Amino acid sequence: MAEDLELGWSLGVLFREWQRRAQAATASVPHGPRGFQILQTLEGATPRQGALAAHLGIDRTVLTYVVDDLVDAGLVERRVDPSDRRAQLCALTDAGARTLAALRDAVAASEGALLAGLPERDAAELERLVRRAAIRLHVGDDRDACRVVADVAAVLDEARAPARR
Amino acid sequence: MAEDLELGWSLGVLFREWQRRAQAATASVPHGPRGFQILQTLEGATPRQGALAAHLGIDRTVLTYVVDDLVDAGLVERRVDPSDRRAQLCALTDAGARTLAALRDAVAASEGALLAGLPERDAAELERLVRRAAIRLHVGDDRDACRVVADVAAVLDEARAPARR
DNA sequence: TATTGTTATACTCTATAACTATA
DNA sequence: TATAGTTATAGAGTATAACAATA
Repeated sequence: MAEDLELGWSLGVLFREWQRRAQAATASVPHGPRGFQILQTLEGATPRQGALAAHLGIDRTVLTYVVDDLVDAGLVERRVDPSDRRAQLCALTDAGARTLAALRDAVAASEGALLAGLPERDAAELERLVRRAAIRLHVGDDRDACRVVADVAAVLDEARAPARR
Repeated sequence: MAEDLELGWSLGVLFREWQRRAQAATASVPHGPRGFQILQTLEGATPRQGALAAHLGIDRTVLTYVVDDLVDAGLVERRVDPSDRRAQLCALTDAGARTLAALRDAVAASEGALLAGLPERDAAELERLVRRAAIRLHVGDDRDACRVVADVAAVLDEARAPARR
């Protein structure tokens, strides 16, 4: 039965196993792996909730309470977008950045163990290819992508601007 | 934000997208992609429900009603295992085999489109590596694997035996 | 006593729809 | 009028526990 070799089956096995291991590594963060992915995403970006939801592949109504819990835990903060007061920008707090730093190694180790059965070169190649395939799919689908990049650029500008203006 | 390049995120994007596309291709089968995967698994094998559940990475209580629906649709049949009358062996019906044959190309095409962004060589390499990683993980975890292989061998033997005995 | 599969139940996760506040 | 986010609610999917039949 293991000779049943379809792509969907393989992706399912890998993804479920990733979730199981990441769960163990990120149990201290609200919503575990998903909460961790949010922290990861917010490092170096301050996206709107809508863009964040699209990036994670989840519904915006789901994201609302996930972010609620991260805010309650003091790891994330919301800021009204000055350019559109309907929108909320999400940002890491200092505690969030510290938590991310503390968990990153453990998560990386669990990801490494996921591919431990493969020769190191193959594991690296798999990671590279999976990443490229995902980015192509995601950028193709996600009309927010450009807006997100613009958001990031705007935030960085803003951070630098006070000294210059 | 697309520069966020972790394995878990990539696997999630690919797996969700696989599900979405496979859903469209297998809408005529009960439980869509999962039902299709069962048909696929039963081609050339007659596993117990427990082994089938382990193979698909789902709970045995969930599998019960998925198989119920496939049986109701006439695609799968259950047979009491002669060697252990507690166990149910699952097998494709003729209609199930025909349905599988009819859908296989559509699913394969949707899988191909999933990786269409990559050069053909890379896509093939990705498929190969993902498959190998999944099999290693799965075989390592799944203590039923050997039993399943034995089951398959037994069934094949049985099919050949009448002429010889 | 342990295991296979089933059933009933409860729980989690996700999506739909309605609402607000902005645009 | 349309969009971002929130809330309430319903729905799908999943897991837990108890059970019957068999080992």
